[in-house]
Amino acid sequence: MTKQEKRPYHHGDLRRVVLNTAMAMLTEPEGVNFTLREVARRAGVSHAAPYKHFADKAALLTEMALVGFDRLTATLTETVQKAPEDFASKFFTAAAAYMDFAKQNPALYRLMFGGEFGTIAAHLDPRALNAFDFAVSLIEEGQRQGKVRERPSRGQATACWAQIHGLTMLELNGLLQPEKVGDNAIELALTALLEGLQA
Amino acid sequence: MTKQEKRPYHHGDLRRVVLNTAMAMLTEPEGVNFTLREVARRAGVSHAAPYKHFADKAALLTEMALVGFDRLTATLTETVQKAPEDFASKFFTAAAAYMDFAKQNPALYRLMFGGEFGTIAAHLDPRALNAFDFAVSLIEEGQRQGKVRERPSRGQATACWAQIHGLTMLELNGLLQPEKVGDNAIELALTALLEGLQA
DNA sequence: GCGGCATGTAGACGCTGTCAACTTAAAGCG
DNA sequence: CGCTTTAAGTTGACAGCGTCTACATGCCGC
Repeated sequence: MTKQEKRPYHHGDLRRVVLNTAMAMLTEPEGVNFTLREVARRAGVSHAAPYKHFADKAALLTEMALVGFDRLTATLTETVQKAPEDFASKFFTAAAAYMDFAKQNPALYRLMFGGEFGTIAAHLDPRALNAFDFAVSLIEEGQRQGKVRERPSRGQATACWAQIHGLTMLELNGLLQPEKVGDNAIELALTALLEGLQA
Repeated sequence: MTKQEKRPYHHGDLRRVVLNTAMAMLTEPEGVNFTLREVARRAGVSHAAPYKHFADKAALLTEMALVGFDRLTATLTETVQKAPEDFASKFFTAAAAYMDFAKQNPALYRLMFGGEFGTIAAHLDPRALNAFDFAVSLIEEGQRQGKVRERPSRGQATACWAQIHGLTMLELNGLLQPEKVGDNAIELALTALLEGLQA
């Protein structure tokens, strides 16, 4: 019996287990109503055990949102590294990766931006702003290449983020159906913004 | 199967009263936890009475979201009518009105786009798509004036909607603070898109 | 004037988030 | 090495929620 000497307490490291269980529950087909007691049940502990690690439900949700931001930033950074050098390619690649992340974790994405109680607090956390910083540096790189207009980079980055976030939300809510919005709506929308950014 | 809403019945026309009460509750300072029983309490009826008019909580929320879309479309149409004729002015005016609506009814706006249970169904309702149609016709008018590039109007409209919706969401979540995003971020973002749309 | 049916009420059920009191076992101290 | 402190987990309770069923009420068309 190998004991975990790194985790010096009672049963196991419940905090991590609870967090992982909760994250996994979000990945399931939507509609599962997310309940603290169900998390505890699946983690195999009593219904009040999570309270030893999270002040309340909102605290758990906030932490989950932050994990989501970490993952999103990681995915973006990683994906863009493999993209061609020119700005336009990076722009489209990042946008695709972003929307793909949201489509594969819709509940998580909604939690991150949905404005549930604790989530707003999460947005002020540095971990949540890494994704924005990523956009800023992408813009600035484009400016150095002479591909992006010389305007305040954070304003341009805001434009990108808003556009992609908006598209993502509309998509998640099922609004971007071809019969309503035409074919290639996403591509067209991204192109429109891109041309507004370009020098 | 005919609903008789205006005709006098038992107490009053509860459906409307419940709906109004619920809408009013959303306008209050955020944080009020929205509960069916509380709505009934404020409407002065028993806790189960609303079930005679709404199948469940989601149905009420859906109806509320639809009312929100009606109001939003009305506000946009009305505001833009008073704006100068040129496309850019209308674009900025509409954007400002849109964001103003959201800022003055944050909870309602979040309900409309938040993806709560019944809300997704609401998006497929024609009433919810009027706002999009409004954007489309604005774009087409701009194209007729030769101010907007000749591309599929619904794609361009999608770009507008996504951008403004994205900005609105970021704003509501408190992300557009000058120290993070720079000054005039909203204006800069809108300008970037506008230039991508223009011919 | 009467009976049906839409409208509203009362009460119950199982579930939830949260708290307080209790138990357990690892850690720290002499 | 034993004793105490105390963090980690359990149990049981409470109020409040959404929703269902059974019952009461009174407006309608006949």
